[in-house]
Order: sequence, then structure tokens, then C-alpha cells
Amino acid sequence: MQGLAPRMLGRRIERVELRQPRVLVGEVGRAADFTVAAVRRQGKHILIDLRRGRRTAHLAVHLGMTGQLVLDGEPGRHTHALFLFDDGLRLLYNDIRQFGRLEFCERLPQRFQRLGPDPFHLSEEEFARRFRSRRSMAKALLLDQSFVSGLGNIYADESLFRAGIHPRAIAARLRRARAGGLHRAIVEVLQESILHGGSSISDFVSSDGHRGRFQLLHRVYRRTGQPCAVCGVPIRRILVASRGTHFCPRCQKAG
DNA sequence: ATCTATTCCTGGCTGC
DNA sequence: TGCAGCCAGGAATAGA
Repeated sequence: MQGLAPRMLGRRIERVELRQPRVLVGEVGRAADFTVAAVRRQGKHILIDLRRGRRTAHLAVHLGMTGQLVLDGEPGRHTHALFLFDDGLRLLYNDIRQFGRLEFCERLPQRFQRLGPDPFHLSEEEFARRFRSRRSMAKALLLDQSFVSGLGNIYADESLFRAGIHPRAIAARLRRARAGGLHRAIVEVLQESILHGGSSISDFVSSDGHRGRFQLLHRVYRRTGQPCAVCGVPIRRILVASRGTHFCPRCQKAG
């Protein structure tokens, strides 16, 4: 997103080419003739605010697992939309598994109002209060976008590991200090991954498939059977909220 | 409120 | 070497 904004801001969309209807919502072609007024993020959604005279609209993008927004790349077999700007800049939306969505809308859909707060904009106290008011499992809560927005499977597992909290721990049963520690772990993990380029969309240009440095930071995610970096006990994998969940059975406690 | 299962889809992996 | 079968996963949805 940070890579997208400087180049797209103020540019007018001259032409739109659409390939795979499945990932497209609304009449994406109507984005033509609009100018990019802002590029921002809400949870896992990237919002491209558009303006044409007094009219406003949005391109709302959710990358899902394998979606990519690519500037000036070559369109391939997984390119579903192509935006050509007035200065020759080209924006591609690629998505291999088509779990992502690219939507054109005049007003943001309801689901945006249901998005919970960004972890960065929550105080530790507020997070702990919200967290301890819920009776669901810690991992499920972190994945619930109406509780906090922006966390996916990787960062949920990594945050719980750093906080030493078992993914199946009941949120309401954790002591306040532990809930606060979880908020610190979340912010730490997110900041660290951003620092290592994990969230910079323009870095995804490499066609060699999502191999960012952030993978080197993972201490539990997809490390099943490998020794815990802290205590050496093998990392375990279980299902929580129908999601593959990785944790250290010694370092992460339910209490 | 909160749980599970299901659906979408493709590439990567396993095993024969 | 080829190919079938299985699996992951974000979020919406249905049903408990």
C-alpha cells in the first residue's frame, strides 16, 4: 500500500481490462475516468478512493491468500484486472487461488462497518478489556475481524507464541497482564513483519512466489515438528476455528 | 454469543 | 514420468 500510494495518487484511470469475473464485484469497468484521491487500508482491505468531479467511488481490494496488486508488471494467466493510468502506469490485480476480491462501489459495503479496531489504534488497556470480555478461544478471537481487524492465521499464531498463550485458552480466563502482553506481542509481530517488508505490496512483484523475509521470522507457523526456538520441544499443529494452528506445548499456557 | 462444517480455487505435495 | 488425490486458507454462510 505504501508503495502504491505515491505512484497512483492523482492519476486518472484511462482504461480498465477485466479477465476473471469471479474475483470482481460490481462493475469494475466503471472505474474508468476516475482519479485516485487516496490509497488507504482498513483491516486487510486496501481502499483506493476515486473521484471524478463531485462523484466519489472506491476500489475495495482484499488480497485473500494469493492476491497481488502489481505496478507495471506483465499480465499473466492469473491477472484478473488491469488498470491503465493517464501517465502510462499500469496496475495489475493478480490472484492465483481467487480467494481475493476487487470491488467497485460508490459507497463502502456494510462489512466495512463491522470491522473491528486496528490493533495499532487500540491501547493495551482497551485491548485487554475487550479481550477479557469474551468467552471464545484466544486464537478464534484474534482471527475474528470484528474483534480486531488485520490479523490472519500467521500473525495470530506468532502473536500467541510470543505472548506465551495457548491458542485454545479461553480469553475471559486470562489475567489482565497476560491479555495486555498479548496486545504488545501483536503490535511487535506486526511491526517486525512490516519492517522486514512482509506487508509491502509492491515487494510482491517478484514472480517467484511470496518468498519474503518475514518467513524467516516465524517461530511456530508451519514449523510443525521442528524444535521450539525457546525450549526445544517440537512445535505442534492442531485445528482451532477450522484453521491450522501452530504452537509450542511447553511455552504456551492456557491459564 | 459462539461453535463447526462448507464453499470458493489452484498449486504443491505425496504416493503409486 | 505421469497422474490422481489431498490439502491449505479468508470470509461468508448455514445450522447447531
